[in-house]
Amino acid sequence: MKIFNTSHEATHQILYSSIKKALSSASNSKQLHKIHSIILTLGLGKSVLFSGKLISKYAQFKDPTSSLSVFHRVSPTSNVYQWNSIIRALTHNGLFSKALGFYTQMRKMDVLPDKYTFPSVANSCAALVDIEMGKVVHENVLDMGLGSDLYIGNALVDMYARFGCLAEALKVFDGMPERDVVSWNTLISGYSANGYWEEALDVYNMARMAGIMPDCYTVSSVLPACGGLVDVKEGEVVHCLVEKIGLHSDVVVSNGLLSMYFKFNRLLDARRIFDEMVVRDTVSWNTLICGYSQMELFKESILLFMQMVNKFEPDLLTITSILCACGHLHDLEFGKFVHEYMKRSGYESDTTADNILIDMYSKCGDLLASREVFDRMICRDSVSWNSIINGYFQYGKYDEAVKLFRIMKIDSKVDSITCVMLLSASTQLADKDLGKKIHCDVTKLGFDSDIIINNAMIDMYAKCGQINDSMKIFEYMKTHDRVTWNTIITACVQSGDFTLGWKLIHQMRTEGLRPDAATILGILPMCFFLAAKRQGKEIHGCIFRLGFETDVPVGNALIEMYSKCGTLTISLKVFDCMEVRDLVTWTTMISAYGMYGEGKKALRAFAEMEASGVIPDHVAFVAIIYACSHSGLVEEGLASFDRMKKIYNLEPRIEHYACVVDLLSRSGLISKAEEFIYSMPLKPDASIWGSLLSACRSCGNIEVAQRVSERILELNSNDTGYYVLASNVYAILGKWDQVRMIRKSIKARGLKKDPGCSWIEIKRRLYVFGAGDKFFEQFDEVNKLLGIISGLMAKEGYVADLRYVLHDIEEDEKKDLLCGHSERLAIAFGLLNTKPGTPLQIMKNLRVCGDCHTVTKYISMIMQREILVRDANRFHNFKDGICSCGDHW
DNA sequence: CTAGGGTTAG
Repeated sequence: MKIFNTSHEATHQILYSSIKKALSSASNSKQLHKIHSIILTLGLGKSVLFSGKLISKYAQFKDPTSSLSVFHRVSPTSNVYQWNSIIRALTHNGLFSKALGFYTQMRKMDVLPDKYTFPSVANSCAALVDIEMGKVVHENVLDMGLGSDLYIGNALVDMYARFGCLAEALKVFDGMPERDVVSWNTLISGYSANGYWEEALDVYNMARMAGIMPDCYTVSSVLPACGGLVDVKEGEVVHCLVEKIGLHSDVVVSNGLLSMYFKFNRLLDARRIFDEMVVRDTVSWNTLICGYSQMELFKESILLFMQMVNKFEPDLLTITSILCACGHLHDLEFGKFVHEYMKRSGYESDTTADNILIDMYSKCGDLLASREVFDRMICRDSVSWNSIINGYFQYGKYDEAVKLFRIMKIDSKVDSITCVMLLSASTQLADKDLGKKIHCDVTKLGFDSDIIINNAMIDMYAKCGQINDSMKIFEYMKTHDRVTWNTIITACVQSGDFTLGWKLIHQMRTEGLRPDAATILGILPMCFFLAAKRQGKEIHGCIFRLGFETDVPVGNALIEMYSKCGTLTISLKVFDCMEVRDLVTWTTMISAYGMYGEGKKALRAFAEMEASGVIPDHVAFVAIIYACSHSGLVEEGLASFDRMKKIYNLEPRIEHYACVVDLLSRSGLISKAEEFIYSMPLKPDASIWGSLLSACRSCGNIEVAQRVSERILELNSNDTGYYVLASNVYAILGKWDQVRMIRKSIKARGLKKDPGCSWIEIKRRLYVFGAGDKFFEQFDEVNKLLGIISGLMAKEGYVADLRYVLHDIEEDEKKDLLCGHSERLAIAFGLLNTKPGTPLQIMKNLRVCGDCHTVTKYISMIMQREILVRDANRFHNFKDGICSCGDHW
C-alpha cells in the first residue's frame, strides 16, 4: 500500500503501465472486474485514461452493460476515443440503435468523429437497414474528408450491400483510391448475399485477375454464388483452389464447400468433404442434415441428428431442420418430441422456427397444434400467415383459410406466395370468382410481372373453363418459362383446342425450350381424347429420345393413352416394361381392363397390386367396381365394395355408391339397385339416379324410370346429361309436353347439350361426323350403303328400336333419324374407304345408343368386319355379331 | 472493415 501514497512521477508511470498491461491481458470477465475495482479504488473512475480500454474489454466479454456504466462515469466527455469505444462496444454486442443514439449525441455535443468512429456507425446502420441514416453517415464521412479511408470505404461498401443497394455499393468500391482483399471480399459477399450469383462470380474473377490472393473470406463468400449457378463446374474450380492453397482446414470454408455440393445434389462429394473434415462445428452438422433433407433423405437426416447429439449441442437451426424432416415424414410423434426439446432448450419465439413448427404440424395433420403455435406468436411474418393458410387449404378448410387471408390483407402481409397459394386453391376448387378476386389483388399489389403468379393464373383460368383469359395472360407475359408453356399447352388440350396445343408445342421448341415430362403429360391426353394412336406413338418416340421413359407418371399416361386408343395390348406392354409401378400405374391398368370389359383381368391385377404392397385408395376402388360393373361381375363388385370398407377402412364416397348402383342396375337388378339407393348413408345425387335411370332405359323398365326422372329433375343439377336422360324417358312415354318443358329449362339455365359426334381416322386423316350430317364427301355413297345394309339386316331379323328416337315425329322419320346417328355414318364411311376385312376403329364422344349397338353387331356379321367403337365410357369390340361388352354397357 | 447452416408456392 505504501507505493500508492507516493506522488513521485516515475511511480505513477509504473502504476499506469502495469494497469494497462493487466487490462490488455485480462482473459475473462472476472479478471476484468477485479482490475476495474482497483481502478475505482484508486479514484480513477472518472479518468479517461483507462475507461476506453475498459469499455472495449467489457464489450469483448459480451458485457455491454458494464461498458455503458464505465462510459457514464466519464460522460460528458469531449474525448473522441471514449465515444468511439462505446459506439464500437454497442455495435459489437448487437445494440445497434443504442450505438446510433450515441453517435447522434456526440454530434450534438460537437465532438468531431474521426476515422475510427465511422466503421462501427456504418455497421449499425447496415444492421438496422436504416437507409436514411446510412446516407447521412456517408455524407458526414465525405464532409470530414474521410472519403478515401480504406476501412471506412470497406464499411460503406458493406453497408450499401446490406441495404440491397448494390449499385451504390459498387459506386463506393469504384471510387476507392486503395483497395485490399477485404474490399473485394465485401463486394463479392454483397452480390452473393443478395442472390446475384453471376455478378458475385464476376467480381471474384476480377479480384483474381487483379492479383488478389483469395483468403477464407473470399472463398466463403463466393461459394454460395457457385451453388446458385446452373453448373457445378465453377464450384469445382474453387474447390481445387481451396485444396491448392490449403484453405480446406478452415471450418467455414469446408462448410461452404459442403453446402455448395448439396445445392447440386452431389451427395457423394458432400459426404467426402464432411468425412475428411478435421474440425467440424455445429454448422457442419446442420449443413449435412439439411442437405440430406433437401435430397428428401429425411430418415437419414434424422439418423444423422442422432449421431450429432452425442458430440454437439444442437442449436435452433439443427432443431428446425429436423422439424422440417418430421413434417415431410408426417412423423407427428417425433415432431412433438423435438418441439418439446426445443422448448426445454429455451428456443422460443424465433419467427422462422415457429413458421417451421406451423408447417410441420399441418403436414402431420394436427391443425390445432399448428394454430396454437400461430396464435401465440408475437411477431408473425408473411411466411407464418402463408403456412397456416396453406395448412387449412391442405385439409379442405377453405372458409377458415379465406377468413385468415382477409385478416392477413389488413395486416398487409400478403406476398406473392400468398397469391400463388390462393390461386392454386381457386384452381382446385374451380372457383372462378375467388380466382378473379385474387387476380385483382395481384394487380393491386403489383405482382403481375411475377412469372410464377402468371403461370398460376393461366392454370386457374383454364381449370375454371376460362381458356380465353388464360390466353390473354399468356400473351401479356413478357417471358415464358417451361412451366408457362406446359401450363398453356395443357390448358389448350384440356379445353379441346388440340390444334393450338400442337402449334404451341412447336412454338415452344422454336424458342429453344425442350419439352419435359410435364409437357408430355400435358399433350398425351390429346392423343387419348382423339384416340390418335399415330400421334401417340410419335410422342412415345419423343419420350425415348428425351429419356423420360423411366418417369413413372409418363409411363402411366402412356398406359392410359394406348388403352384409350384401342390398343390394350400396347398398354400392357408399357405396363410390363415399367420398373417402378405406383398406385396410379395399377389403377390406370385396372381402369383399362374395365373399359374393355376384361373384369376378370382387372380383378387379377387388383390382387397383384395388393400382393406387391401397394395400398389401394378411393380411386383404385372406383376403377375395380367400374370394371366389375362393365363385365357383369356383380358378386365380385360387391365384394370389392365391402373390402374397401372392411380391409382398408376407406369411407365410400358418392362415386363408389354410384358405381355400385351402376353395377346392380346394368345387370338388370333394378329393384336391388333402388333398394341400395334408399339404404345409402349419403344423400343420393344426380350421378346415382342417373346410373339407375340409364339402366332402366336400356332394359325398358319404364315404371321405375319415370319415378327416377322426377327425382333427377328435383335436384336441379347443372349437368345436361341428366336432363337429356330424363327427357328421353318422357319421349319414350310419348309425353312430349314434358320433353319440351325439360328442353326449355335446359335453355333457361344457359346449359348446352353436347352435340353427338363420331370420328374415324383413314390414311392419316381424321373424318368427323355429326348426327344427321349431310355435308361431307361421299354422302350419297354412305347413304346408299346404309340403305343396302338396312335391307340385309331386315332379312336377318332386325327391327329398329324406336325408343332411341327422342323427337316427336312419324315412325318413318324416326327410322331415318336413327340411320343418321353419327357412329353409323362413320362406320359406313369406313367400310367404303378401306379394303374388305380391315378392322375399323370408331370414336364417339357420347354413349353409343342401344339401337346403334344392335346395328353395329349386325354390320360386323354381315360385312365380316371387326369394329372397335370407343364411346364416352368404354370400348366395344364387335365381331361376328357379338360385342365384347356382353351387352353390359 | 469482410465469410458458412433453417420455413411457405406455379
